[in-house]
Amino acid sequence: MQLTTAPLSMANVLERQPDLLDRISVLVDQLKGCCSRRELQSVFASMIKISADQDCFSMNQFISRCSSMSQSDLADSALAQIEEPNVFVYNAMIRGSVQCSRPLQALEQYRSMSRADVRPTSYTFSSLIKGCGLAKALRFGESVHGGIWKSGFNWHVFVQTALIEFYASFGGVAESRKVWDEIQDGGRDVFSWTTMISAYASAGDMLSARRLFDGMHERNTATWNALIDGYARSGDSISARSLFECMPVKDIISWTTMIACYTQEQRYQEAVAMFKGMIASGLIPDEVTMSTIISACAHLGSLDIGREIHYYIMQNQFQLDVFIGSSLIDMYSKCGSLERSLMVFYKLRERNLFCWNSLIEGLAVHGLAKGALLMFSKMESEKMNPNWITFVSILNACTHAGLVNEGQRWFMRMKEDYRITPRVEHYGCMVDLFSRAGLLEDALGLIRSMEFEPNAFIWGSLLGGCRVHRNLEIAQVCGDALMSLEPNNTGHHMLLVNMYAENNRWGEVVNMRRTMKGNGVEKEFPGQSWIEIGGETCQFAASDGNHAVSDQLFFFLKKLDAQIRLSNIDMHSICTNY
DNA sequence: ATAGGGTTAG
Repeated sequence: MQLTTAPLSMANVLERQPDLLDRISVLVDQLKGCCSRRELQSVFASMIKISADQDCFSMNQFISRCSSMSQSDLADSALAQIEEPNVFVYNAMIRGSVQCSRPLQALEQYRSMSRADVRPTSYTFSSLIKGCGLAKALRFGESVHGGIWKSGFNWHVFVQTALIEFYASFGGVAESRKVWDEIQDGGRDVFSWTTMISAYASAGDMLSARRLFDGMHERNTATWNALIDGYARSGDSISARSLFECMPVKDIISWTTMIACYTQEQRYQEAVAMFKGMIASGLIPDEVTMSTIISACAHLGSLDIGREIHYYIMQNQFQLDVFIGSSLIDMYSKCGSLERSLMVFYKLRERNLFCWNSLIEGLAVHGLAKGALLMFSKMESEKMNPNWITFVSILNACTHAGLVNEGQRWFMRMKEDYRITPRVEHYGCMVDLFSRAGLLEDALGLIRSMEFEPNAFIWGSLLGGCRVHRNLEIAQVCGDALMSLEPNNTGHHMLLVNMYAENNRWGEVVNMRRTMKGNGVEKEFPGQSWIEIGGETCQFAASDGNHAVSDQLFFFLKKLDAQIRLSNIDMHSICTNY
């Protein structure tokens, strides 16, 4: 039996509800003030009550609001409800899916739009092309470009701008430039200029990017930021900085770009200085800024600065998203506080691969191999697929715990079960694993079996193993390789010299010292490092007895050691109880 | 009623 009534046409509804348009505008206003899923659902219920769920204007507004609040499933159910969605509804859906990082869904919606014979507009194509870029759908995007030509929207600057970005994301700047050249005179606005500059920057062609930038008559902050980011990514922090200094108005993106620039160049102190400068200038950082600066703190290993930043995050009510979450997990474990690292992990509402990898790496470097492996299996049971970085940590965990067989098994499983081709990093882990366990022949055999050239890390691992397990023969092989790979690395050479000395091979000792002198390599202050106490950075070195802080440091290390020993026990129970 | 610029794990 058919229970549903025939669809009410808007004309019918208007007849029965003369004040419908007023009611709709009230609901649309309410929609703009919605801050939660519940509020959205309640407005939707009201819309159904007055039959506005068949009004495309209302539904367009509703869908757009849902998408901007990342509630794409509500948008989906709204679309399903509409008997005859018009082009505005489809446009809102496609744009929303792209906004919510569901590009494949956008392509699907475009297909059903075509099936329903709804003709696309320039709005449709600009969103759809963006979706093709996100979905890495080059062929589909190209065919859409064909359709764009046929329908004449290739003269629309919004569509052209989307196409410039689309081709650039596949490395085809030449194609991007072709589209840009086609933009009619007077049609080029600051958006398309900026997009073309970004296209050149992402291709590493900073000369062309700069030429465009210099030829612009009207620039805005985004244009400056795009160029700064281009220099930053190409490793030219000098140009990035000088542009940053002379730009007329700096916003949070300008500052964040500079912080990321210094972080990438491993100049973490300067990154922190930039962050402080940003705060001092009165700007309020957002989640993106915070995850960048946390990463810089992680590499600094400074728990004091790190906790200061975390306190700042909690005080200013930043969302604990996957970016901030994974960088905090990493920061705490690198700064020595696995407890805090785990606490952040448990607090996260959503966890992506970065979060899991940060945690597993943290457990691995703290020597908690069982914890790392346990978390790996938890990760799998939550249907999160590991990648090659996960396996670097897993193999490292095995190495630190001396689990040779376990490590070999995981190396095999990685290749066979997970179809991950081993990288030089994985071989490095395995060589390290064998070397530390004294299986020096196996390590050498593995190096010889590799299809690519072993790097200095790999030879260095084996050399370290040779030193511990007293194998001068293989040590010499490593030494030769390292001499040509890193002739200026004193550490490696001194290790070999010491081994010769231990074996009373004084002739070789003299020879090596002579070669090192000839290379201009002098032995530096041994075992230099630095630590931060009370916000101050103290440099120190091995056997640095005269240093003002050495007593304090020694005491601190003793305390730290005791704490680590104690917390190791807790860690295992925390992991097992997860 | 659209669109451009910055983010995390090794």
